[in-house]
Amino acid sequence: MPDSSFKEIRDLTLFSQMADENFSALMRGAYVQNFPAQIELITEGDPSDFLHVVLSGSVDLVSAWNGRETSLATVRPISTFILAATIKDAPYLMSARTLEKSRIALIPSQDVRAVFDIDGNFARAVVTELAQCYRSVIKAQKDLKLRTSLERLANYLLRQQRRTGGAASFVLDYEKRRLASVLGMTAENLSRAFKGLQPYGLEVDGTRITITNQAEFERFARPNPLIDDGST
Amino acid sequence: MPDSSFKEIRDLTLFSQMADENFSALMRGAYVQNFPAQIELITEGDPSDFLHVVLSGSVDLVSAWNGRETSLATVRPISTFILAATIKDAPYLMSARTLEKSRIALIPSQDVRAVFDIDGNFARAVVTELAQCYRSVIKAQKDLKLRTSLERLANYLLRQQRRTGGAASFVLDYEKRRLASVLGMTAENLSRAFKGLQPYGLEVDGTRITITNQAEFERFARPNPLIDDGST
DNA sequence: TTCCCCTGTTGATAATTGTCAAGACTTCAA
DNA sequence: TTGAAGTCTTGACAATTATCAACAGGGGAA
Repeated sequence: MPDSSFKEIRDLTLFSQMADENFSALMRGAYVQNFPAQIELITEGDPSDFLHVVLSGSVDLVSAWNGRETSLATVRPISTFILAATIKDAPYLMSARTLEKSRIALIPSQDVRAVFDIDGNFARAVVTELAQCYRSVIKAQKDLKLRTSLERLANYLLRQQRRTGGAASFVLDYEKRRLASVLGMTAENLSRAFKGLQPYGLEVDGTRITITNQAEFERFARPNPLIDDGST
Repeated sequence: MPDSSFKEIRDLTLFSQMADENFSALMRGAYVQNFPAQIELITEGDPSDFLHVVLSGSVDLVSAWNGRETSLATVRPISTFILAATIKDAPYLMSARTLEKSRIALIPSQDVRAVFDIDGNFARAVVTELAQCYRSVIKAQKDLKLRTSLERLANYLLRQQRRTGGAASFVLDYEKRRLASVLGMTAENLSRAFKGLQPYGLEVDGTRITITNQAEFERFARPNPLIDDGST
């Protein structure tokens, strides 16, 4: 594995506190690979052989049932995915698919579990990461169960606005079709939802979004830190 | 704290592998309390002062937004709840309310975090527990996003059937109004959903459920281990 | 350029789900 | 027993969301 990737991974909070020798042990069996867009990296139901780290590009986590498919999360650099499956040595619950050309590090799951058993710092870092993931999914669950699709879209836009710096005008980082899937609605419905938000101070031009009336828009969306704050 | 409660907690996988002295340290600040039904034990948004352990009775985890409320999980003995908030020292994402008269142990969160930092076995047990919780929520998310309310109910009934031993006839352990909330639908809709499942081999008499045509019912429900299996 | 493919949009319609109001049926206590 | 409060069910209706079909517009490739 090239040194640069090594360092990027080492700097992740998940790996930054562990002993040097244990990190080396992890990296010994790991390798980095470049994947083109639209490649299925893992398939739900398969045994979890590797912990994945997205170094560049982006990866969509999706699940399918009975002919339907939904997008559950998008992983962007630099972060890991399917940590829980790796730790539990259980099958993947989601499939992972590159959205664009991506550089991915693969760390053998059995090495992760072995180091996890002997390195307390690593174990604690894993806990922090998992607790974070758990709380994120709980928030997503609340978003889905407590809000209509219009409200979900409005709050998503406010979150995206904050992520991109807070300006009134910003750009979506999703293809609309995938955004619809993330928000739990159809593409057609998303298109109508964008229109439905215009009376509350929203302008849409392709992927460029402008909130023309922030106060009015927030009055409709009613963002809530216990659902919409990414950090806690 | 009475010895019996002490032992019940010690036997939880979360606490069973930790050092005696650390467990004692945890228990020193802990106490057990009896609560009547319908008492709000914690409120979402509050700081997480205690890790809770349900020793008897049952507790509903709910969340509210904009005048709506939804039930996210039910905790039954013997298990803990709001572990993630305790570990992260972050606000509760859900409120907890007793469903019936319940005996609850409260362990100060700061003690949990302190022991977590010095006891590797405990840290690893926490990881296992959190990974389990995380995967459960992911499954719930898939259930919600990929299935209609009729399908969710059908698969819930199959899960409940398995939990209660697998007989064709079994009893619901939820009040129907709460079941509706858990399944993400209204009580009225649940009532109609029960009727809608009758053509597929279901009989309902109050809280007693009978699956009269298991094959046909499963053909409709299409249960999937990656959504419906509780263990993995 | 022209064609093709893809994304996104729109309209018409259907299916699903929620809301409101009313009534049936328990349960429990006076 | 009676009444009161609760859950559950039902019907009528409205809102939300999905489905299907069609079409506009924007790249790319030949």
